[in-house]
Amino acid sequence: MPPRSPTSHDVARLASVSRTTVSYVLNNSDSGIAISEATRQRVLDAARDLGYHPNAAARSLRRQRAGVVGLVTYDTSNRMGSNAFMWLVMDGVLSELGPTGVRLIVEAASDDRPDPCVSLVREGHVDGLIVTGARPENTELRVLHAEGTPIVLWGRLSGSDLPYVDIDNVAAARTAVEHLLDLGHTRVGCITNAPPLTDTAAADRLEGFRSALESRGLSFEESLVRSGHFDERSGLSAMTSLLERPDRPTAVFVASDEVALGALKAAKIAGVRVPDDLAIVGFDDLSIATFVEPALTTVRVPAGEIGSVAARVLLAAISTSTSLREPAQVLTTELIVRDSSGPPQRLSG
Amino acid sequence: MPPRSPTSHDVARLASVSRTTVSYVLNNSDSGIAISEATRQRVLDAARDLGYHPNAAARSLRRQRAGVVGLVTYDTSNRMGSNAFMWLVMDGVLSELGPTGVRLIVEAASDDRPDPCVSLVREGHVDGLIVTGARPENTELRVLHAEGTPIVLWGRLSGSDLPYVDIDNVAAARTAVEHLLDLGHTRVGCITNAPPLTDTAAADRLEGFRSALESRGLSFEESLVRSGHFDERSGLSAMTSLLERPDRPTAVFVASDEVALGALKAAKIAGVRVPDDLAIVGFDDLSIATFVEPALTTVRVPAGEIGSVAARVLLAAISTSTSLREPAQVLTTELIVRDSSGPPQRLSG
DNA sequence: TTGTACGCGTTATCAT
DNA sequence: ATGATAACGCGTACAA
Repeated sequence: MPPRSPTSHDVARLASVSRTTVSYVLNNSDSGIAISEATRQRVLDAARDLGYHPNAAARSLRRQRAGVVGLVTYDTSNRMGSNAFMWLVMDGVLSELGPTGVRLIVEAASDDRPDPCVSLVREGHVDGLIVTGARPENTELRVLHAEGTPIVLWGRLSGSDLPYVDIDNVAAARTAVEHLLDLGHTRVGCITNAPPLTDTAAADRLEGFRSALESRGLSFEESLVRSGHFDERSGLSAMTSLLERPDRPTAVFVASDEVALGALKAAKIAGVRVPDDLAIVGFDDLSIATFVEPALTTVRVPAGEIGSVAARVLLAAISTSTSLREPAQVLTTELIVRDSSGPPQRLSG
Repeated sequence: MPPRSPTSHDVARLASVSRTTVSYVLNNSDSGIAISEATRQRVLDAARDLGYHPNAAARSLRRQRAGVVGLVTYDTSNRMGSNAFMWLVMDGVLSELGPTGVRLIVEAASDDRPDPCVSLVREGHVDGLIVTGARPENTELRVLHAEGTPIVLWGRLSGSDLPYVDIDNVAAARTAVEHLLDLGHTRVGCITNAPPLTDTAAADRLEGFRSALESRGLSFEESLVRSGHFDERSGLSAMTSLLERPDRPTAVFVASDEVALGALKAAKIAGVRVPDDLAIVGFDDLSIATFVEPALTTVRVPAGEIGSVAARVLLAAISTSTSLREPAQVLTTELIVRDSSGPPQRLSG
């Protein structure tokens, strides 16, 4: 029923030239050969009239290049859907890819399926990968990279030399916690964004928390630490648990805005006022941080930029085709002080 | 450097059979032919040993099928990043696609680039499309569909017969507003999720608002309507503007949770208590709706299901290859009453 | 300046 | 039950 898409052959016939000429004209081949302006125009017109679009599969087969990159996430424990941040990153990737015409295949790894990175690359579906949520046990990534596949990680992968785009989680967390300490807090709790044992960023943020305390001569107390799981609900229960302690903290560093919103809710439920009775600092600066009450003090992470930088690095690696050891790209963060953090209320004295 | 991926030819050689046999074995060809179990196993072993993955481009060229579908959004005015809902839909799409092995190319239309739907389809990059944010002026969609390209819309496209997955926006909005009217409100405002003139869903929700009022004998007042733009900020300014009215509403229907959060903030800033002085009902039931204070009464929209149903319908259309006029899929919504809506405060008398 | 011919890796048809 | 062969559509070295 659909009258079969026109091929370069059809264009050639209509323009009364050979397929070679069509190809040269359409690809602007600068390879020494010259095409008369007249034929050039005839070819262009014919292509336009026929609505010709070169077939992607054929072109990719011939060129040995797909013109597609993959965005793969290994974050499957938590549903992707809950991760607002990921979306912003993808937005950045798309905005960088758009002008180049390179397409984006998005895939989520799953335990009951073959590793998408492997199949995407081995099948020649993509020319390179942007990978998030990679963990040390994803050894295939190293193999692919060693073979020359361009790969860029979002977030560091400890013990690998894969190129990555990231922020300095330790420093950012330290700055956030120092802000609390500067306000005069001495009992500061921490709710991670994820269990630190499974997530590099979570581990680093916890390390920043610890480091800030110790730089001020305060001791790190395990009992003031809880694990969040990327969502509000986990923040609610973690904060509730912290508030139940007799010597509860006067401030808490929550390593994710989404988790922090749950913490905020827990405080409301417990009748604990923020920031008077409890100071809260989040992490990410999602747009909602501005709009909750009180507005959330948080660490701004350039989500979109992470995506666009990752895409830029990847495209460069693909086009130079040299497995050029791109140095890590560490983007800057910024503490945004809003209303959820203030000095501790002096109850005694 | 990378030692060139093994081809079916390599597998054939290693297994001492022809490429034909390899193909039969690997594709489980049930086409009448039988392969001796011995050779079958030899082929399988060879493929495994070589780490053979069939080349996607070659397969697609030969099969005239890409094994890829596209997810295209025309929502470019507002950055995709702000649309948390879209992410949930994509999650649903991916979860449906995953087990089938069909890949997903994600793209956003842009004014300064050729329509992604056209190029994706014409280049044979995808076998079908899931499209969001389609507007009547995207006439190419109709052309593609008429030619037999499987297409599923998320959201209705007025004046077209394209298959779509949607909710009943009119009815859902009507239910939400009736909830406010049932509580005793008589002056009810409305903040749309987007300018209704450009967005079918926004227009429908506004229509539901109007319809609810009129069914109770209340008049629709243009002056109590504001337009949101998908984000919190627009909700803040819209609500502020409504609150400045001398005869301000005692309740407001906000056709998007994100916009509603801005409205909530505006109320806080203005010193207007929710729900005592102002009842608010949102739309979407994003996870954050539970965690703001007060928790937001809203309309639950099955975001993930929208995605998975769209994918399912699309896959069916692709595999039956009949341009089978799939009837529209209308998913159900549900009003979730939380704390942001209550009866009006009787100030006078 | 243009046309001819081959190959990219697969799958499907047809003999054997 | 298996193997040779053509074709999918394009890009390019080479010949004219």
